[in-house]
Amino acid sequence: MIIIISIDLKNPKPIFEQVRDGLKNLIICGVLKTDEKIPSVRDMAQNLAINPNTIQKAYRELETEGYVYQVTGKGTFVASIVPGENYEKIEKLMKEVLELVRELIYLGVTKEEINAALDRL
Amino acid sequence: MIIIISIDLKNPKPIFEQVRDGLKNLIICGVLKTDEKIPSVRDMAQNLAINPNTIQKAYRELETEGYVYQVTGKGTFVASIVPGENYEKIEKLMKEVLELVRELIYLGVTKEEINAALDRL
DNA sequence: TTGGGTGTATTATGCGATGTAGTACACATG
DNA sequence: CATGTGTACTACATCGCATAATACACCCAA
Repeated sequence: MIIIISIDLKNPKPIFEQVRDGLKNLIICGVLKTDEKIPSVRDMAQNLAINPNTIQKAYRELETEGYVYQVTGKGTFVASIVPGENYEKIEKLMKEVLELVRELIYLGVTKEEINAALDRL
Repeated sequence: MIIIISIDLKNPKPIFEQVRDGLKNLIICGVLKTDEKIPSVRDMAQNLAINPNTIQKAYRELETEGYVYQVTGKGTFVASIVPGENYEKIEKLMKEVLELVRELIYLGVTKEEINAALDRL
């Protein structure tokens, strides 16, 4: 299984963050499912033409955030969500959302337009 | 007028971004109003115990984003919003919001809870 | 048992962004 | 003219990012 993630070397966003967030999105959107194996550090590095250490850093952060788990000798797999285990993360994300929404409102966007966009998810 | 912004030197977020976002929030929340003068680069630098160049960088970005305007010899002032002039910025912000909301939903938060939080704004 | 694939760790190096420091210039205002 | 403003530039130190190379421990199938 080859996973394709778009990496933009001109993007000021660090590569390991692009890899991390790219995989996170695939997990969130359901493309990658619980306990599914994702490419090894070396395979992913070769496919993206990136240093293995950089991939390793991305994987490590995903593990710290609870999105994957790594097993020495076997590989890296998608983790399952543990309900009620993410209060801090949820609080942090909610805070970010509210800050962005405040800015949108300042720019003239109405709450109704924002709600409509959310419903379309 | 002295403006207080919390700066955390241990925060990995660059100082100039903390200053930029701190001022942006004050503008968005209405604490600072259109055409109001904000402290000079040197004053702000002295108040926060930060190098003037760093403050200058924050002010410059705020000007680029359209939140303030700078007049040589006079000072820096809060800009007025130009309706219909911010489509790109709105699109970008909306995209970020949707991505965060998708992650919240993945973590088990319901749309209803998110909508409720937005209404409280 | 052995070899290849896995995660993990370490050291070294180059590069760019960040932040500081100092200096200088042009403009506005009293 | 003196002061305060934004602006510009150079120089320097530090840190994070990314690469490169190497090594070790583990799992599993041949």
